[in-house]
Amino acid sequence: MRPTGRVTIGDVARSAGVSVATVSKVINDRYGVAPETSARVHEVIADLGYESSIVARSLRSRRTNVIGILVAEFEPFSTELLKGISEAVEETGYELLAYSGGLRRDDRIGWEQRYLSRLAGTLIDGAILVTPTVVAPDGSIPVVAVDPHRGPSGPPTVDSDNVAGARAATEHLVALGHRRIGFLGGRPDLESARLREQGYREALGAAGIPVDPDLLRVGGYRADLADLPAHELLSLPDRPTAVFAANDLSAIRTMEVARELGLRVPDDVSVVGFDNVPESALTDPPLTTVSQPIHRMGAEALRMVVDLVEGRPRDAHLRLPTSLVVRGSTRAL
Amino acid sequence: MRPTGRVTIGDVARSAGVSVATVSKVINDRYGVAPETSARVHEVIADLGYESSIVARSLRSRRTNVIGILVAEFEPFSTELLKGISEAVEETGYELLAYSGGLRRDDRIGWEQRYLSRLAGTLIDGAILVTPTVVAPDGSIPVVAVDPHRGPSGPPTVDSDNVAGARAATEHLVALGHRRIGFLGGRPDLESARLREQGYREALGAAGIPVDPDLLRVGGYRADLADLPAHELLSLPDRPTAVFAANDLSAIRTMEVARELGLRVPDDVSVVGFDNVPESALTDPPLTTVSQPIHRMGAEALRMVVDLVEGRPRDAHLRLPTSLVVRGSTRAL
DNA sequence: CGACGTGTCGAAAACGTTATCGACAACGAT
DNA sequence: ATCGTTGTCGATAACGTTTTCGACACGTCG
Repeated sequence: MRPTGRVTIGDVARSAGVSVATVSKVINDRYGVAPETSARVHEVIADLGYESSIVARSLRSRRTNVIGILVAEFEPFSTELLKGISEAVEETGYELLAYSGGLRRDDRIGWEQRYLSRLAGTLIDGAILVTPTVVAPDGSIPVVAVDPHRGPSGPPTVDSDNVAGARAATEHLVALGHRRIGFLGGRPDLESARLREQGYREALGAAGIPVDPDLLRVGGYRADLADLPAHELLSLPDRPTAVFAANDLSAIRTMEVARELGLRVPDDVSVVGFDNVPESALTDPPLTTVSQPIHRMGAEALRMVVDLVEGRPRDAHLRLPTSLVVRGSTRAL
Repeated sequence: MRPTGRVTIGDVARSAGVSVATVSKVINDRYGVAPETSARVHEVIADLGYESSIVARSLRSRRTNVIGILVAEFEPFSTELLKGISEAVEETGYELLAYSGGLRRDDRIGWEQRYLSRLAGTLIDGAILVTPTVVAPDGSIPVVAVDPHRGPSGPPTVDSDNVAGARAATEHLVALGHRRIGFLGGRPDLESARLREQGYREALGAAGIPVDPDLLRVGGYRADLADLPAHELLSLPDRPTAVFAANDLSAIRTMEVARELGLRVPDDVSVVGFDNVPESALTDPPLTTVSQPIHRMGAEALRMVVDLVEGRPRDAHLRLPTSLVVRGSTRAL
């Protein structure tokens, strides 16, 4: 009489000769069960290797002690964040559940709402949304957004100083003597992409270099979406001598495209990225990039959401500093 | 009458003037509902932004279309694997749920059993266990183990050729003229750690170099656990001129320890790692290491578990090749 | 005109757990 | 003796779904 291998609380109850209710009390050590009974039940639990089903438990009671990380895809930025979150969770007693649906290309928008409705209220007590495009936290559970679509407004937020980082990257190229500097943008629906472009423009403006619209291309923070604009940029009649890509994945692809076109990096074209994911050091030459403190961002986001879950008020927004990491993909003109 | 923000199937039913059962049928488009009714329900669903709760759904029905990745901790190896899995999942229509409890130091053993009982049967249709220590897949759901505690036996498995990789690493050091080569081991309960030590021994044997037990230390694949043995190794009166660490995290810590002790890498001591996680290229100098095809391992593990879930038979074990990546942390004696 | 299929729907049970509340016994105080 | 108190336990109702099955209203066929 056990179709599935699962051992339920009912099995334990039967085997221990008590009711399901009593077993439940023992597990959550609620008041009102005799020490001997408790001992016996514990014994049976160990014997049968019973472990309560998160699903059933969370369906019934609101608290689950699980924090959800909702992410469109496990790419380098998300996974770096995950590492930071994972480090920070150890002290808290919470568990982590990173969720990613198999998204089709077209419904990459609004996924955070769907995931949230699917998991919130049941299964998770709070959520960290990574690069969400829609805000509208419908109040069901506490939510912290990392790198959200519209800067610090709406839900609590952790991000980094995108403008300053982008400015530093562009100034670095300017200081190397570059004047035709291409910009390969990020996801247009993300605030960070907008801010990085802003930093780029500011730096050019400060250096007295006019912005050539022809050198502005829009990517999408993903390698495949960076491919075409990178090609366009590097095939221009009056080719830019440097490209600032809005994130590392785009920058890495840009370097690949350059090689395909017979261009050497950094001799023929300099490339700068943004994020400083570990992969950026693996390239040949290693990528010059803007470092975001991704681990810290994850850790802070976790602390934030835990505080909110436990009813402690928090400052709504946290912005961490960025810094330029000069490696081998840039060179003086 | 909505204490939580959650909109349930009941709300939809009421709002559409039909029964819950009908709504359920519409959602899962079962046969037996009039087109007009279906249209009306769909409208209400869109209106209210309803999304069915995974928890409740999976509690009732066996299938969830979710694959679980069970991991003790999100460290570089797991997250690289996750990327590979994530890439492979897109074609399949499954969703991913990476789960990691906040494990205390002491109960790092047997976690896979507990996680499995907690999630299996409900919530996930199949699971990928990353570096599990205990086998015993109690038949509840299909399970694939990556880098398991006891090589290819028991549950289906994906791993890489640890012996050949370790031999290549050690031979590389031997070829550079090193004869006193330390070995900083991995988690003793993992087959991969045993095999990497075996490869080390084989290479030394083939080169006619006796194995000095004093140069064999046991770590645990984690930076903190590598700290002490690395110190011991590098503080030996007759210090080894090279260290082969059983994974990159240990190797990276070994380089840090060397620096603390005033030793230069690779001038005073060469260091080789294992895994080739992206972080290994970030170090100064960049780490020479054995490359495992981690992304491919993840992708293959996913395909394997999906096949098993859908009832297609699979070869039980898959072993992928390794290769040496020579970077800057090794030098001729 | 009765029998029977067909299409459409809802009532109700089930999944595994937790929470509430009443039942019951034992016991000390009045 | 009676009454309340305390300690222990179990029935039972939820939680939000899916699934089974029967009810009902039509047509259609003999």
